[in-house]
Amino acid sequence: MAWPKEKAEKRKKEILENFYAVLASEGLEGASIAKIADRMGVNPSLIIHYFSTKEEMVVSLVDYILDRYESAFLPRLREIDDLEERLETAAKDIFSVDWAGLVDQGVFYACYSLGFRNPRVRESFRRMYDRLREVLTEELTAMADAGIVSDGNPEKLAGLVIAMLEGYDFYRGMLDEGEVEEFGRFCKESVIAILRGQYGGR
Amino acid sequence: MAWPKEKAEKRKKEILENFYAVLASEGLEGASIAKIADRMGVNPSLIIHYFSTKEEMVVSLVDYILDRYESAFLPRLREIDDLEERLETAAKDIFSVDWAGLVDQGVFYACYSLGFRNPRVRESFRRMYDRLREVLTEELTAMADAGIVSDGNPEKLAGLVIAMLEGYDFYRGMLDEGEVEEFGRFCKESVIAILRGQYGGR
Amino acid sequence: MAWPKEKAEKRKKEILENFYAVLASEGLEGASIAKIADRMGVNPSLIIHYFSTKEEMVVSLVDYILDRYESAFLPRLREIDDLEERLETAAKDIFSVDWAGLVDQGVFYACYSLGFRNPRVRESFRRMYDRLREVLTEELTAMADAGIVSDGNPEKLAGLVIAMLEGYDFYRGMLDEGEVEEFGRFCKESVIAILRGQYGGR
Amino acid sequence: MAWPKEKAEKRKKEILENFYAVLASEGLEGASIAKIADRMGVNPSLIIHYFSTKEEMVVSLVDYILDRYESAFLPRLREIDDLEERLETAAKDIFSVDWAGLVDQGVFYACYSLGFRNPRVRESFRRMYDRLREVLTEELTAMADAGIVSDGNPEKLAGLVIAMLEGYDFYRGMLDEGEVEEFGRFCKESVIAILRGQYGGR
DNA sequence: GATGAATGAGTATTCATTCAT
DNA sequence: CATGAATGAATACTCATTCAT
Repeated sequence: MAWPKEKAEKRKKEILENFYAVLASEGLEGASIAKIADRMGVNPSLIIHYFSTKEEMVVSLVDYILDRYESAFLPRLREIDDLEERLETAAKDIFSVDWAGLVDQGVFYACYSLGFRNPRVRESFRRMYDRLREVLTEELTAMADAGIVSDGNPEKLAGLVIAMLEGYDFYRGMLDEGEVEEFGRFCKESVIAILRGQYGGR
Repeated sequence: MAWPKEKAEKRKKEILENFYAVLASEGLEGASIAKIADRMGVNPSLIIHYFSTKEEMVVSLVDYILDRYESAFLPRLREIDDLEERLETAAKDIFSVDWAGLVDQGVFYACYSLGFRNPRVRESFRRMYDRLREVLTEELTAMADAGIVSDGNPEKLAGLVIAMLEGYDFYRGMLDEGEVEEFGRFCKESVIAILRGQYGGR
Repeated sequence: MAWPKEKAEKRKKEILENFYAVLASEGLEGASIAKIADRMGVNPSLIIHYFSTKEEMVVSLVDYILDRYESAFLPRLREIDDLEERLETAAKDIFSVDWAGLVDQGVFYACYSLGFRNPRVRESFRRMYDRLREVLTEELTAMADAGIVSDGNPEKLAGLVIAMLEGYDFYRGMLDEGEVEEFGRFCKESVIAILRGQYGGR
Repeated sequence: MAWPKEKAEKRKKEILENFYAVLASEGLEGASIAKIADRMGVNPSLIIHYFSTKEEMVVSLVDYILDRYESAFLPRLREIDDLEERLETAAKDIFSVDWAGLVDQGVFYACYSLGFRNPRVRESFRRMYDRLREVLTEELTAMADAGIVSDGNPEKLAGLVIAMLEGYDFYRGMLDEGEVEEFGRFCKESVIAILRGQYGGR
């Protein structure tokens, strides 16, 4: 007698993956339970058997996505021992093309926009970004102690990094493919310069 | 008998305004022709009479929104003669709370996310951001000539300003109300520092 | 240009008639918009076009049924000039088999039972029975003035007549077909005896 | 190992009680196995395990209700030795407010209306009313022998009593609360007068 | 005795759209 | 210019029921 809950969890995950795929190709306004079920070769009511409501499913999806987003981000900050090198590498990763590719931008912004009408979704986003900022703050504090970055307000700097990163991610979609890479490099350099306080320390 | 086209244009605008309102409160997935018609106290077929298809209406809405977005932005860049002062003021305006309030964030990101599935919408966004960058580039070139900002690549700097601005706008929504103002100030200062090349000029 | 509202009214009536038929054969729990539409050879959404909600349709149906019920009842009280004869004839009609056949009993009791959960339905029933009692009261007052029936409290007597009539209607369904006629006669005689105060006048 | 059947019977009764409750608040059209299961904090399939079909459960419920109805009625006829007093008391009880409260009126009429489409339900009702009439007939025969009531046809009189009682029960719901008590008294007096043959005996 | 997975038909209602007026 | 009738496909969700465990 194995744990019966495991199977349900697996099914739920399977459903969310298919929901994600439908969402990516049809948007929130086109994603329906029927389409997900179709994609899975399963009866629509089965989906409701697991998430009793579409709203419940959406909220779960957001958490699922933000999990992916976050867990794609965090490891990059820790994997290198040398702090100096870590700063360079992490920044380079963050402002590269592929990293954000982990979550479809259409899906991501659809969910973000949903947060303005759905408090539970909003809360999920807030919590995720709070965690991100917290980790960044710790990191920057350690770097400041090591004299690698400016010892201004690390929390404020963390916020700036996030804003820059999201701004890069956003504006990237408006550029020609050829421009993206260089734009990323420029963003990275600017951020590092700010962190280092090289702009005069004012 | 006056020109009938004028009335039609007015009606169209009226419809778009109501569409925008419905969109803000219900999202793309909840916005329907019927709801717009209801809000206007008008028959749904009237709306189809003007925009023969929902897709047409959506595309028009995006243009309507981007127009507002753009025309809220541009004037701030021009209204002051003294270039030095202009830089400060424009930056302050851009990173203030109220300015982006002109377009509901939920609506804005819903439209942006739509762009990833709808080429016409994407094109509208791209054109708008191209115009923005162009104007910023001109501006920065003039300022560089006047020695106010760094004479690096003004186009690249323009891109960075846009990214920073959108990143600020995005992340703003994740902060506590009390934090926003100071965060905006910090973003502004950072951008100006970068523009001025105060981080070493490299 | 004829009145356009007439057509809608006609359609509504047509829908109610079909609803009634479905209700009679399937009960409240089996009556669905789809079945009505099917019966009419029409699209389900058309029904919602006229009654925007099922609840609305149910309420309308109750009124439609009570109208029939009432208008089958009232004429019988007035059509004869001679009061003495009128009493006899009306009583005979009321306690006969065919009269109540105008409204299917299954439907009638389903609606009545609905009244215990739906205030609007309850109100319709109450108003109908209030009108019935009012008319009966007038009638009995006139007869009392003519010395045909007891001059006790005519309103109370009217209530009793209604209760007797409904009790007959109810219990009729539990009898063998052969018994019904005689049972009706007995009810009629009893009621008349009571009205006449022949039971000792106390 | 005790008798397993006992537990099953208990569960069945528990289910019927919950079904009854759901029925009272949602009507036949709103009562579902899922809702009953929900109310019991139990899996829906458990209910089907006991009553293998919904129809079976409905039929059982009707019997359960009619049992309550009948067993609330019968004792009142027997508990007093003195026949004269028994008549008065029983009649008073029957036409009082509280007695019928044992079975929710909404539920009762819903079931009764169901009888017009479901032969098994109809049969249950008929059998119950046949038993009622039989008992009443016995009673009235005894009373007639004792000279307390008219010695006309006691079976016919029994039918009339039932009709009056159901009519009272039915019409009661259409009266203002304040009127009910007096209306009950009036019904009672009228019935007794008829039974006594005080209206001339004809 | 009881649960949970799964189904497939059915629910009311909404949708965008067409057409006649 | 505007309405109202009508459609047909789609919506999320509920239903009774079966089966395996």
